[in-house]
Amino acid sequence: MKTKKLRQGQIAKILEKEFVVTQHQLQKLLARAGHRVTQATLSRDMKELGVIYAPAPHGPYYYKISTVQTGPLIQQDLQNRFSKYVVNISRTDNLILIKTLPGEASGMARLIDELSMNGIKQTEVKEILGTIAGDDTILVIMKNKVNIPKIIKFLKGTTP
Amino acid sequence: MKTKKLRQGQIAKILEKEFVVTQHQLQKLLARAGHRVTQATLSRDMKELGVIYAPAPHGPYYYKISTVQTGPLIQQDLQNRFSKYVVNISRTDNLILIKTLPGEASGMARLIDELSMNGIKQTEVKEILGTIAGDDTILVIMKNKVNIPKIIKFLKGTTP
DNA sequence: CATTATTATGCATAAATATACAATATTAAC
DNA sequence: GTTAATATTGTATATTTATGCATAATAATG
Repeated sequence: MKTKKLRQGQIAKILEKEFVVTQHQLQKLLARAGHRVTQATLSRDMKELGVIYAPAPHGPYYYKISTVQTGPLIQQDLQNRFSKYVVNISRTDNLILIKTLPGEASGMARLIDELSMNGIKQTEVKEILGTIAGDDTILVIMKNKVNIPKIIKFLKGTTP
Repeated sequence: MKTKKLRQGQIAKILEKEFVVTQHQLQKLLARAGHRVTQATLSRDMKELGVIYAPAPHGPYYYKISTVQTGPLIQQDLQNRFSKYVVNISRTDNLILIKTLPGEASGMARLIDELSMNGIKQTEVKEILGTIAGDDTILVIMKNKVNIPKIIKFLKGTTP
């Protein structure tokens, strides 16, 4: 059903430009673009599109296309890269040293950070204090050394 | 009035751990932590805290502490850094070359990108195609050269 | 202190969003 | 094609969130 995809694309486009505060407002804007649907449909579209509802500083909540991936997708991406780009993993005390192919380290580190900050229900990654990355090396600093094996398994995707 | 600050701190802490889907749920969790308030108060707190309401992939919407700054704050930050760290600005055609103090370039470039992607109602930054940064140089690529002076003014904060 | 100004909160309710269910449309299988 | 299975949407409504107004709590001022 292509109308749906088209409409959702249009919604994304609108939300990039306009300051949309309610689904009713969006409904009107959409109608102007030729898509005539009810609020109920928009409610469903929003969820599917991953649209977030965020407060403008000192302003009202408004709808906004999310640029940040949410938890599960990042995790998938990260584990995918692990299998492709990681050359070696070593550890001492509460540190994990991950050797990657050239240029991959900082991108992967960012994903790890993102996950540790935004990961929901992932107790593993909450144990990560932070990461530092060079060009082909990631240093992961843990809050506590006991959880290191669990984390390594998790990052590798052994525990899906 | 400290109870409010305390409560909001507690809210932030709860949202980091728990998957909170409604304000009622939060109300209960909060009560368990000793803060007894109505849903109305929570609604206000959420906005003040900048909590966003985001859909979990294939799951329901849930409340989530925002890690990404929203528009106006970024802009302020960026203009602040401009005044402190920018050494020189030059341009040719549709390119702007910004020379900064060592190490500042990539951070500032990220802010510019963030703004150009998430900026609401800021037509100026929408004209930015992208940025590339080294250690002390930012290259800003514009969609169109006619808007360059406007952008430069904007970044400098001359147009607040 | 007492008094005034400011901020925070609850109550009641308005406004907005999500959803169960029924009706339609779309796609797949034959 | 026809029929069965799946997906999309609207209607009506339940659920949830936001807010106007009144009150209480806190802070500022003399």
